[in-house]
Amino acid sequence: MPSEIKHRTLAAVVVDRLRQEILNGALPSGTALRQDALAAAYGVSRIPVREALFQLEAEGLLQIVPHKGAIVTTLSQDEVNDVFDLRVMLEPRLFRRSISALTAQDFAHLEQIQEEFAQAIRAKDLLHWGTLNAALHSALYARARLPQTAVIVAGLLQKSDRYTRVQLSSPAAMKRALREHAQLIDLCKQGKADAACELLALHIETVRDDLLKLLST
Amino acid sequence: MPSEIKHRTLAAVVVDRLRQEILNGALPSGTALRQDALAAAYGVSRIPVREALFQLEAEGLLQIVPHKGAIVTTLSQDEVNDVFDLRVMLEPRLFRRSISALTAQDFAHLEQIQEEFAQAIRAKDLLHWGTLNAALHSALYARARLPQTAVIVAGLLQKSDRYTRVQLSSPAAMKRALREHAQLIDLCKQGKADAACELLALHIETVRDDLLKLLST
DNA sequence: CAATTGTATATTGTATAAAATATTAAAGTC
DNA sequence: GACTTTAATATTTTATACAATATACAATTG
Repeated sequence: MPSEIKHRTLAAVVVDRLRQEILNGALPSGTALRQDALAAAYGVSRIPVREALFQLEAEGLLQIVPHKGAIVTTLSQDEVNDVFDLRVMLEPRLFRRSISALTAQDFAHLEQIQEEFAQAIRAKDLLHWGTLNAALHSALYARARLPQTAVIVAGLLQKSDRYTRVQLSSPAAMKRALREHAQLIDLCKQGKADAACELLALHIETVRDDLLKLLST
Repeated sequence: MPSEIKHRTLAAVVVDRLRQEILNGALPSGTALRQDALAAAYGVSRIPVREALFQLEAEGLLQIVPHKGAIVTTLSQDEVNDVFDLRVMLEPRLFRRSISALTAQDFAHLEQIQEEFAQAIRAKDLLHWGTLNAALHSALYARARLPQTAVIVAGLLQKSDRYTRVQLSSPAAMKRALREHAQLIDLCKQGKADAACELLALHIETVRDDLLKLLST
């Protein structure tokens, strides 16, 4: 098969680049985005920029006020709590429906993500930590066949990523996550669904507690 | 106070009108939307139409394929199940956090919606049933202070609306919903949070079962 | 001097037109 | 006759240009 030719639209490219910059923290909360500046920066006209802004607003990363402009949304502590509570409720549900249907190929994919995860830790590459974390969680739920829940959880993972990337980047936390992910995969392979779901809930709560500890200080 | 002057943008107007037509069933699942046709129909250029399409895609009402076009999404039975399961999980959580903080003003608002609800039934106005239903549920959760959950549930209510409006419009079901809503409000006023949440879960499951019964035949 | 109104500037919103891409149908080749 | 290739058409995507709106600040009025 020939290598996948990416013939994406400019608006989609701008969406990805802008999202990356927001998640990175390159565009911190509260930043005002001006359309012509973005257009000049990306070398496109304002039309694809506008369409990108609308999509990112729907993702919750921006707030657009008509005739005023777009600003990067701010993150409140209440929202952190809410996001993680939702994850604790929804992710085990996805996981349980997915576990029994995971294939050898799925496990290979999971191992591959784990490998990248370990490399990122060794290289102290904080930037990709959240992306890999979200990818691994999503891969665990790949066979759940709950499309609505999957979309919602993907959004929650992205939001979590944004919180953790800003506040939490300790190597200890990353290593613990790596270890717990490995345990989750092992329990999957052994078919121990109950134990796996329980550990998953605990895993999410652990990250939340770390984060809240940092936010409160 | 002077009457609120709505100075909304054309894109926002198109979003509302298109959403209305999709929820109504005027644009049934699978319909292909062409930009110039929509622009002509609404008397605007294609730019605000495009921006509206992007927003509606984010709401899950459309699927946009680059360079091909937008089509109204189709509703699978799996998705119905998923949406209602999510509602059963999330709405009681919102409700519980909201109940104790509901004000007299909130109750007045609820009664007003109930009144409109009853009028819609008498007038056999099926078109507004779903909107009123969503409005009443949202009003029950007005004081929950869980912003992320609130956004998600609002989306789920809209999706439910879309399913029920197409399939389910029996006067009997509408009257039962009216009665159960009244019971929910009563239990709120009496401060019986546990009983209210239990009834809410049952209420949602009842609607789901009615819907699934119709879909399976 | 305080408050308000008017004007200039910057920014967003929309229309029109040009470029890129996909679809369709016809023509040619094996 | 079945399959590619190629031109014609339709539709989407993007750029440019114009209109509408908001913001900042000066001018005016009481």
